[in-house]
Amino acid sequence: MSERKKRKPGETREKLMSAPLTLVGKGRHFASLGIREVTRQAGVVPTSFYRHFRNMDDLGLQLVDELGLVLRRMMREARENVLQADKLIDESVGIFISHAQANRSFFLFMAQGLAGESRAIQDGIRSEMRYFASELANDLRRLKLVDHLTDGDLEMTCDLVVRSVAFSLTDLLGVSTDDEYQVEQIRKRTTRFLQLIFVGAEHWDNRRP
Amino acid sequence: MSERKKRKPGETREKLMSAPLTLVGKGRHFASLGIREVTRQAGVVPTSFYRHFRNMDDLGLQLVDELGLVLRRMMREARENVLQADKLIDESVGIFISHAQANRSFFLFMAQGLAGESRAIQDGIRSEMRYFASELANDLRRLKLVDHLTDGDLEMTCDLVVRSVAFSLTDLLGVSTDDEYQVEQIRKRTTRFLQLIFVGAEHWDNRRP
DNA sequence: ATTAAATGTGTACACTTGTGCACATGTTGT
DNA sequence: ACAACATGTGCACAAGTGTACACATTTAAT
Repeated sequence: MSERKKRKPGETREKLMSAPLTLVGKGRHFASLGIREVTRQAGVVPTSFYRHFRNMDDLGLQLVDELGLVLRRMMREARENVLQADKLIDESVGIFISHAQANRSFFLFMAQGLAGESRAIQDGIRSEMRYFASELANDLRRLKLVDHLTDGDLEMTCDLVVRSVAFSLTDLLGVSTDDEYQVEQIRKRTTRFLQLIFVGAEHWDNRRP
Repeated sequence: MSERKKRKPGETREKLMSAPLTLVGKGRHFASLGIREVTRQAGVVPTSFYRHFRNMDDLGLQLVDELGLVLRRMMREARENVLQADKLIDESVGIFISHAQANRSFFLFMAQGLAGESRAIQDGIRSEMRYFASELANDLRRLKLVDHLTDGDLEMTCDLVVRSVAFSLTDLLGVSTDDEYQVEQIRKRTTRFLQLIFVGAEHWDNRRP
């Protein structure tokens, strides 16, 4: 009687993970999604959901983990492509923008989760951002670009950088991917933000006698 | 038969406006609120909702307008209290934090709306932030604190300032109001962010030959 | 090959949801 | 005072929701 479709092991799980991303990509908010809606989008019967997740928050948390992977890929690519120090900002912003566009739904989920309804997801994303910032600090140290800053001040600077970029992200996600003019505007503005911050960092220790 | 409670004119409307704020303050996300839930919280029958709003987005938009008032009050207080230029940042951050705590739900709504589900609300909040940034630019000009910056560069700087503060907001809303230690940490960090940005602004024109 | 666990399906049920309609009650303008 | 309007109430209904249960099928372990 039951016509069970053949699936690879873990396939349903994958579908259930990407279904919310698809819906978020279509303009929905993660907090407003229900189990039924997600399973419908995944082409799976509602009860299947409970085989893999306890509730929507649980699914969200696992999405945050995947988000971590996406961010790490982005960092790696940035490290490989930044050859001269003077192009560092331009290159990095470019890479960031292309990743944000390639993984639009993922970053939408991230932006939503930052002020989302589940505290656990919020903390997860925040923690990913902190990790990102501290990796950035390591890289800058390694490249000998910021000798004159305290560890604490360097962390602080990188934190500000990451936050600024994250905010630009929400600008970027608001415009259509192929609206090249707008995207270019955002790219320029983000670049200038970072330049401003780094100019501040260069002259920072003057202020702390 | 119908036992209509006596209300002041506009009272139901007020209740319907503050009900979502109350719920948001309790940890819910605006995008996940329904008409019935809101009317229940407001102590009003569901159909009453339609006498004042077309749907939840409509209500949200009107909340954004009120948010504008809150922000303006905050700006005014900041203008009145910032006496010496060297205390400008400290004072402003302090005022910002106390307002954020006094209107917690409002600012939660704002943080949620930035990546919310209604594009109109998103744009509304974004527009409030731009206005705030440009007012800040005016003030800085008037106080003769930034003679050496282009209008465009000053706007950019203020934009970055507002964004950084807005991001700190989400930190602040994540901790309990009476966790004085955490609040103090956030205050210090935000202050340092702004100091860093302004140091950058001071030395900015060096970069643009 | 047999068993146990993991995974998928279908049905069921008690609730909640948005919203249309008719009516009651208040408020305002003439 | 009366009419026109604004606002609040109760009821109804179809649709959607989360989740429990029993059962079927696949996969893994013995």
